[in-house]
Order: sequence, then C-alpha cells, then structure tokens
Amino acid sequence: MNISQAAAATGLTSKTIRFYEQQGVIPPAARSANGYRIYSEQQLESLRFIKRARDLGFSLDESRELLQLSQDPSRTSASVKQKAELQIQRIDQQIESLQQMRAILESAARECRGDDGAECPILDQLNGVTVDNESPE
Amino acid sequence: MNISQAAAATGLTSKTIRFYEQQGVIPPAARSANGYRIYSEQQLESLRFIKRARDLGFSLDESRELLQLSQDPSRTSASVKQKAELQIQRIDQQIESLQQMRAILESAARECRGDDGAECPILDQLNGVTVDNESPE
DNA sequence: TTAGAGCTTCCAGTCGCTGTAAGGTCAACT
DNA sequence: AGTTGACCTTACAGCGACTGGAAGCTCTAA
Repeated sequence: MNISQAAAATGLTSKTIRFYEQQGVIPPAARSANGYRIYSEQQLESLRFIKRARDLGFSLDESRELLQLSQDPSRTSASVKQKAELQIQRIDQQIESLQQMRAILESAARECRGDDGAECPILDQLNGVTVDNESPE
Repeated sequence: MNISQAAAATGLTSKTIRFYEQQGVIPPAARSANGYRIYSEQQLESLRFIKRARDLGFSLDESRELLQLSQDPSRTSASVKQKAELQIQRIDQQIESLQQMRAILESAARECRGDDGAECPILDQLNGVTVDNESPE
C-alpha cells in the first residue's frame, strides 16, 4: 500500500501524511525497493486516529500525545479525560466568542437597508457609533 | 502622538500597527524629525475601525475593504451588507462545526471514568470504536 | 555620563498545512 | 524501444495574522 492509497483510505492527502511523518506525529514509514513509502493497516489506524483527533479540534501536538497515550497500556483514563475537558472548554470559549460576533453583526445587518444608499448601520458599528436597536415607531 | 500611545489608545500593539501599515491596511504614518511615526486622531479612528472589524472575524483584507467603503461617499449599503451576511454565514458554519465537535467530545468524556484505569471511551472514539451512549441499566 | 526605555528596520518563527520545482519510477500504449 | 502521463521522492516557499528577537538610533531622567 503506497502513500496515495493510504491517503484515500484515511481521508488525508499524501502531502499531509508526509508532513505528519516529518513532524514526528507518526513513525517513518517503511520503504520499498524503489524508495516509495509503504503503509500497513496498523499505520492506517494511526493516521485515522490523528485525523479524528484533528477533526475534534485538538492541535497536532495534542493529537500526537493522544496517539501515544492510546498506544501506552500504562496510561490512565484521567490523563486523557483531562485533555478532552480542556478541549471542551476551548470549544465553549470559541462558541461564545462567535455567538457574540454574530449577535453584533446580525443586529447591525438587520437595521441595514442594503440598497443603493450610503447610510449603513454596519459601518456605523465599525466606526464605534452606537446603533439604535429598536425601531422608534 | 507616537506609536505606543496610538497602541494604548486603540487596543492594538505597536507591532501590529506597524504590520498594518506595512500590509497597506492603513496609509503610512507621518514621521517626526527623529523618524518616529506620529498619529492623528483620524488615524486612530482608522485603527479602531480595523480592530473592530477584526474582532468581528473579518479577514484583514476584508477589514481593509470595509475601511475603504466607510471612507467612500459613493458606497452603497448593499455592498457592505453583503459582506456582513457572508461573515454571518461563516460564523454559523463555524459554530455548527464546533457544536458537533463538542457533542462528540462531551459524550465520550461523560462515559470516561477519569481514574487510574486504562480503559477510556475517549480513546475508543478516536480509534473509531463505536461507543454506546446509553447506560445499559 | 550613563542607564533604561522606546523608537527604527529587518528577518525568523508560529500553526498546519499547501503549492511548486526538479527529478526518479512505473505501467501502458505505440 | 520509446514515449507519454501519472505517480513517487526531496526541498523549499507561501499562506494569514501576527509575534519575537536582534541590532542600532533617540530620548529622558538621574
């Protein structure tokens, strides 16, 4: 199994797999006689693991650490749970921040006529002008 | 008003202000005899505008475009509203994606004992093992 | 005078890839 | 046997939006 097959089997790209190897996220792949990388089913599992961790928002470093934990029989579930809960906290912060942005944008956009005129509550918002939120009548 | 005062007055850092100038987001600042940048109240307004746009998640390019629109009397509110609505859409996608991540993490973490044992539903999840979500009893 | 803080420019590093260039290899077709 | 064209290899540059650091000039206060 060469790198493009491994890519197809994991949902990563060949480039990304090489990058992960170069970063030490996964051990160097074995090589066939022509120098091409070859992948075992076990290595595919590692690659899939990393992809899932990345898809859950863990950094590449954390994903590597989680992979190591997953392969370490002396690990504790506490050590994993701690990382997961930290990640949940970060996600909650991001969601909250995005919801605040959204509320401000939505409120300004709702007041904006979106026509040929120059008047624009969105630009007022960006200019630090306090915008009325209730229609006066 | 020198760059560190401008930084304090806008919530940016001196580094960031120089970076914005170098990127063409704001026009080059005037210089005093010693070569130090000097800032007018008007330039502070531009810097604050950019900061607010960035805080709402617009890219630096979009923030620059919005600043130009805000200074262009022949703009239309439609052109601004379009950018705002695109940004709202992107925010909604990010929130949705984060909520999905959160749900998966939370469900796995809830099942994880977080003790000295090695068994860990979070790692199972990352290994692609389907995790039961209902306690059997 | 001298120390320290602040200003300047320029270049490197962050994160997680992605693109590009230059070259070797392989399978299929002519 | 030659030639495409798709794949593989390495190495380096670039993305976005900064941030950090080095080296040198300037200002202020003791």
